[in-house]
Amino acid sequence: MSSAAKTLELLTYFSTNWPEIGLSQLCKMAKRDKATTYRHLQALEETGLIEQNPMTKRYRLGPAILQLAQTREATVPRKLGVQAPLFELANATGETCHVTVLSGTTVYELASCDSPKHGTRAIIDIQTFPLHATASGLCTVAFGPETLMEVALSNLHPFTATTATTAQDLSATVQTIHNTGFGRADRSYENEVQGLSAPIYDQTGHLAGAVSVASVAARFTPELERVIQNELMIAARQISKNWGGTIPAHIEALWAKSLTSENVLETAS
Amino acid sequence: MSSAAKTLELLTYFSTNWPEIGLSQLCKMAKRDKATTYRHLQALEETGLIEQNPMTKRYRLGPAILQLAQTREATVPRKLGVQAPLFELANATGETCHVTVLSGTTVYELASCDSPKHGTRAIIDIQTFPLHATASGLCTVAFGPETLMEVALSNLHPFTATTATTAQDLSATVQTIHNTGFGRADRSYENEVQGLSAPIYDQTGHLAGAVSVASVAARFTPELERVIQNELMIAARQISKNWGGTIPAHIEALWAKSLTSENVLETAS
DNA sequence: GAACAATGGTTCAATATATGAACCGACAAT
DNA sequence: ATTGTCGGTTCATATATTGAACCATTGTTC
Repeated sequence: MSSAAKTLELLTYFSTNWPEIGLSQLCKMAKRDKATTYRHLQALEETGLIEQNPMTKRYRLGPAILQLAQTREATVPRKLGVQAPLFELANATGETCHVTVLSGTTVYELASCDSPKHGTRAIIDIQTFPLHATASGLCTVAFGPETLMEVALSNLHPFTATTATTAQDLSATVQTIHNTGFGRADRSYENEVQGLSAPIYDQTGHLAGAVSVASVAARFTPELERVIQNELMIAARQISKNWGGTIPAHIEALWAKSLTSENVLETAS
Repeated sequence: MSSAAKTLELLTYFSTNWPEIGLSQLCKMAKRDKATTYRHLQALEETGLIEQNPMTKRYRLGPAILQLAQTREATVPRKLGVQAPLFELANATGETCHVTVLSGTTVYELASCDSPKHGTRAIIDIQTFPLHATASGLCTVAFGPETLMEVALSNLHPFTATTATTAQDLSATVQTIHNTGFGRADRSYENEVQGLSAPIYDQTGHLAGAVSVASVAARFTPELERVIQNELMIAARQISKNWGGTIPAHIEALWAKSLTSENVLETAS
């Protein structure tokens, strides 16, 4: 391991849970010598990647990070961070996949990817997703800003027989999503389409969008659902990472619970 | 220079103007050996601080940057408290405004805001501000830690005819700032730019940064200067408040004196 | 208030690691 | 076919990294 790599590795110990780390503490975490770690920290400090809190003498991430982030954001448009995971998702599930972004109170399509696996595909060709009827929309309502619920309620257009058309229906649907961590639309937008989605987070720590799989309802089975959920988790994590965020712990917990409870059901049957 | 420092230094070559850099190109810029630079880039890539564009084979800033930035902003919310006052400042003065932060002995740009008022604008595209030549830098030297003066003296690069290039010059310039409470750079960094700045404080009670207005020298008048000083005071107070600090009484006193003495001059004339 | 155990920071001999000239294969232009 | 790039690799040389021991402060314990 090169000296540079060791130095850079130190950065990974800083997190929102542990934003400031003292020299000795960091030595323990990285299992390195104090002198070595100290010199590494100095190199990082020279570049402004970390700085020392003058009060506590502990180290924290520095201002240069923000400049680099600005450049990164300008350099790499968000779309680019979505392509690869979306492609993977489409291949792994054999279904059509989407990534949507939330802007204001509207859910826009950002990117989509078809899988060549099946002859029949769910083809969704819209630019904005109805909040109350699509998996992406519902997922966004469930985990996005509070105000979205009102907006959703203001337009409960009945696309299909199962579209939520009352405040109670919508509330119940969103509640389920809150409990499972996955957005879900059971033929509620198009009759033959079963949607599943997972939230995406960015560097602000707020919900930034959703990644979703639109499955042809006729071939939707519990097994496929489990596969899709699994792949959605992977995709959501990866896209969130590419966007500079992470899946919040409470969502991860929901997912873990969803999966284990399903495993229990499966082994029980 | 340590290997780690050399590695980290590579990051500074990436900017919005030059977001992707090839290996050979980067070697020329950094004046280093190709093999060395290549290994350094690999170390950076392992950590995700840079990534290689698979199409062009060139390197660009990586996704890990965004996550670090998220943590940094969560740890030390600086950008958050800056946007609104900076926008106000740009609108009120009609000039390009900056906020810089001091980390160690370096003055970093944190945010900038252009005013659409004039066709000509002062465009400053640097990541670190020279201590001896810019209003922000001088203001930071004047009100920051003592040691900054030595650092400033160690690099008196003559940007323009009016740049302070001797210890006496610099000392006199800083003395003026000590007396007025405003950083000032009369075309000392760029020929057509007149800079004014005010110090910012955080919860530690020490100087944390500076807010500055870069005015096009051709339209700089005593009236505009008074307007800018007034708006700078407002912005500096607000940003300091947002950062958990307050402008120290002695600075406020200087400002009060500056303004009244100018008023006296004005009424006398 | 003396002893103790943390902390951040420094030194210097031993040695593990970084270095760069030369080289390779691929590609583009002349 | 030649030449000049490019990104990437090799290996002997030597330079920069390492860590045990040390120091100075600070805060805690008895």
